[in-house]
Amino acid sequence: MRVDSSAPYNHARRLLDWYDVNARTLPWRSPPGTPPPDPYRVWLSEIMLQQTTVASVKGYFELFITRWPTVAALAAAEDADVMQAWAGLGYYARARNLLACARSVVADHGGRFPDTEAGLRKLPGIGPYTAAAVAAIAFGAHATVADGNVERVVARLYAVETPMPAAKPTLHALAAELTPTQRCGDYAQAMMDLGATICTPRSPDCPACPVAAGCAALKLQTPTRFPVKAAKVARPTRQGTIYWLRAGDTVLVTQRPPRGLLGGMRALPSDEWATVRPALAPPADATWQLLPGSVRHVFTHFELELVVMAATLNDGRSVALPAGATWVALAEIDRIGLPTVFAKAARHALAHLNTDRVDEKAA
DNA sequence: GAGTCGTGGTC
DNA sequence: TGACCAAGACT
Repeated sequence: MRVDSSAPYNHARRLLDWYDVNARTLPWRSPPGTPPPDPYRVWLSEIMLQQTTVASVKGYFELFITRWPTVAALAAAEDADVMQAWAGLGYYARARNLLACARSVVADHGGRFPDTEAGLRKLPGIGPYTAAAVAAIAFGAHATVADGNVERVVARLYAVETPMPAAKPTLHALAAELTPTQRCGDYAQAMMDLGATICTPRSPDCPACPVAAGCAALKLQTPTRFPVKAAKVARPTRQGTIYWLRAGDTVLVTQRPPRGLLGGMRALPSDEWATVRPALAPPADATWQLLPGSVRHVFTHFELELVVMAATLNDGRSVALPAGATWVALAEIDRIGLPTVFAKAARHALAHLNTDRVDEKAA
């Protein structure tokens, strides 16, 4: 094996030797030194892994691969089926882009993924990181992968004092210098495994690190100080109302607008979520009851406090429904792909409206 | 460049 | 318990 011997302490060689022994076994991965996996599997896993933990992704990856074994099968899937299968994984724009990308690969590229960074970068949902990762891991291209793990490892190796995210261009340039010309896919995965298992954010295991001898942050005895982070901003609280409308054994379920927060997902009827609670009309003329307590949910950039109003209709067919709204059997409410915030609201409503079922759910 | 976009786990 | 964090992309 030939690697860049000019890098500090033969960085790439040490890292690849470590990876040969310590690589994690993952459903979308082939063992070190073996032929790369199907590009479809690499791409699917990389999309799912964006800002999402390995533990969360595993089940979804197996489910998707079993249900849609090829990019052509996924491209032919119904939008609603894919969105429902993605429910709970978060960042739902990824699911929309996943379908758009699969259909573009089939329609514009003969069913095969482009094998270069530039070609992959043009596809929906594939940014700089994912393009480099698929190019390197699936096609062995000489691409530099720079995700959060790599940024942390490099920031520590060089003790970069510039705060994030301003340091990103510097860190990516340093990462490119370290990248070897051989075994690029294994190297990319080795850097991410190192960041995920050794060079972790809070308690790095420096004695076990294969490149500790070349680490400036360790030499300074302050590895966790890097990467330096900018001052954080407070997260505002927004408020809203969920409308739990029963008719017989069914409840009214709506659909979110195609873009934006929770875009395209199934939902419960709700008003706008603003910093001041708005006074909007409920979705039906009925006797509404404010349920005691509230539901709290934290998003990336705001915290949401929901109250739930409940009403029961004698005949759901007598109501003019909003566009996209449907009646869903209560027994099905947990299986229709509700984002977690709405699943919480549904549990809240059920807990206050039916004491018997509270005991069943607790059992 | 700064905001937007989910969720579950950890300490 | 709350803040932080996880294989980013898009606008």
